[in-house]
This record gives sequence, C-alpha cells and structure tokens, in this order.
Amino acid sequence: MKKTDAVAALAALAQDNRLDVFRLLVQAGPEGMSAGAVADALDLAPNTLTFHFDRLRTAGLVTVRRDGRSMIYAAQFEQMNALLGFLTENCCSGAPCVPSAACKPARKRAKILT
Amino acid sequence: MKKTDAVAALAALAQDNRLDVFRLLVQAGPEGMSAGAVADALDLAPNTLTFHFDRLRTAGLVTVRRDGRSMIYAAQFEQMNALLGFLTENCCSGAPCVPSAACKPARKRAKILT
DNA sequence: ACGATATTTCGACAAATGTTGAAATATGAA
DNA sequence: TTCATATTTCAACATTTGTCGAAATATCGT
Repeated sequence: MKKTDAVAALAALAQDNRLDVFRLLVQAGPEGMSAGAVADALDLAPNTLTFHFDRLRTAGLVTVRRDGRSMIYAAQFEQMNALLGFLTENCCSGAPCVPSAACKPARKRAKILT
Repeated sequence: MKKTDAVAALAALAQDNRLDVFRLLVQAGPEGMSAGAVADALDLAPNTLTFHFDRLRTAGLVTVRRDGRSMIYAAQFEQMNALLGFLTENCCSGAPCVPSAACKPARKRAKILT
C-alpha cells in the first residue's frame, strides 16, 4: 500500500461517525448491510450517511451494490489489512515485528446464530 | 484504547506531513530527534512543524523533552500499539485475528552500524 | 400511472485544518 | 549583556469537513 492510500484510509477512519459505520460494516461481514439499516443502527441522517459512505468508498474501505431499492455497503477487508500492514511496517522501522497482521471477517456466526 | 483515542490517533496520522514526521520519529527510535532535525529531513517550516507536533502529542503518539535549545520529539510506541490493537480488534468483529500486533522500536542497529 | 420507500444530490453553513510570515520566547556562547 | 540558534506563538488566510433541509432519483407494489 502506498503512503497516499494509507493517508486516505486513515482519514476515512478518523471520524467518529465514520469509524462507527465501518465497525458496523465489519461486524456485518462480507454480505454487508443496507444504508438504511446503518442509518437506523447509528441514528444518522440518510444524506449525512451518504457523505460518509462516499469517503469510505473513495478510501477503498467499502464497496456498494444495489439490492432492490436498497444500497448494500460492505467492508473491504483486504484494504483494511493493507492499512494494518502499512502501519505495522512503518511502526517497526521497516523491520516488521508482526509477520502477518491479517484481518478476516469473523467466522460467520451470523449465519448460524441468527 | 477508547474509541475517542483511536479517532484522535487516526486523525493525527491522517495527514501527509504528519505521517512523515511520525514515520521519521519511529525510525529514530525511543531516543527521538530534535525538531530542527525533523525540519531539515522533511523540509518543513519550523512553525508548521510545531503545529504538527502538537497534533501528534495531543494524540499521545509523541512525547517531547528539552535538550538545551532543542526540543527532542520521540514516538510513543505504546500508543501506536494501542491503536493497532484497537483496529485489529474492530477489524475482526471483536474476535481478534491477530493475537498480538505488537510494535517495538527496531532493534537498535543504529548504535552499532553508525 | 400512482404512491410509498430508499437513497442520493444539491446548496448552504459553521467549524476545523494546514500553511505562511512576523514577532516572541528560551537557551547557550562570547 | 549581547548575539546567534532553536522553537513556539500569534494572526491571518484559503481550503476542507461534517451536518442539515429540501428536492431529486430510483425501485417496488398496487
């Protein structure tokens, strides 16, 4: 990951509501979550939410797809991993102290428990 | 680490020059680096640099001490580790996928090789 | 086609951000 | 004390950011 991308990703996560959105999407897993569901969960105005989704999407941390009249947003785990990789590399003076700081979606317990 | 602190740390790192400053301080190790040395290395105006140091310091990512007429800034590895911990936790839906994403200063090769 | 639901677009706005130049402060050397 | 060095403080400024309300767009059900 390039420095530019890291700055973009960091900036995308460096905001209260946006960090909440991303965390929620991460918990939702790869299937994602509708914009409305996120709006309900976090009590955010739909247009405000669109603004934040755009930021996250531009930073590559989120993807969208349409499902009927809903827009389904999903966390991009790879990008988040890339960011963690960048941070750990740089945090350890180029000599990574953590072999693989991989981030996978939680084992889909949602499928089973819900 | 609390969400508030994470947002602060992310915001502190989410800026080109500031990320450069922090990376430089990380490479410098726990002994740190004078403000002037950082200014020279990154070609930043001293007052601009003070502004960025303040941000990093407020976020807990950096500490200062005076040495003669110089101010020595040093990276706070613990805080960076805390941030990485927060991110990996949340990135993995509360079930951390990486046991310990620890970040230590690079083994002080500077002492030997320079 | 019509109405309802879901989301985005647009225009506005206060607040925060990053940079600059000039002046102030602090330390050390002569 | 006086001068030079190192850094901070202050006041500006253009730009970006986050939020809001109102209107537009898209899809679905009838």
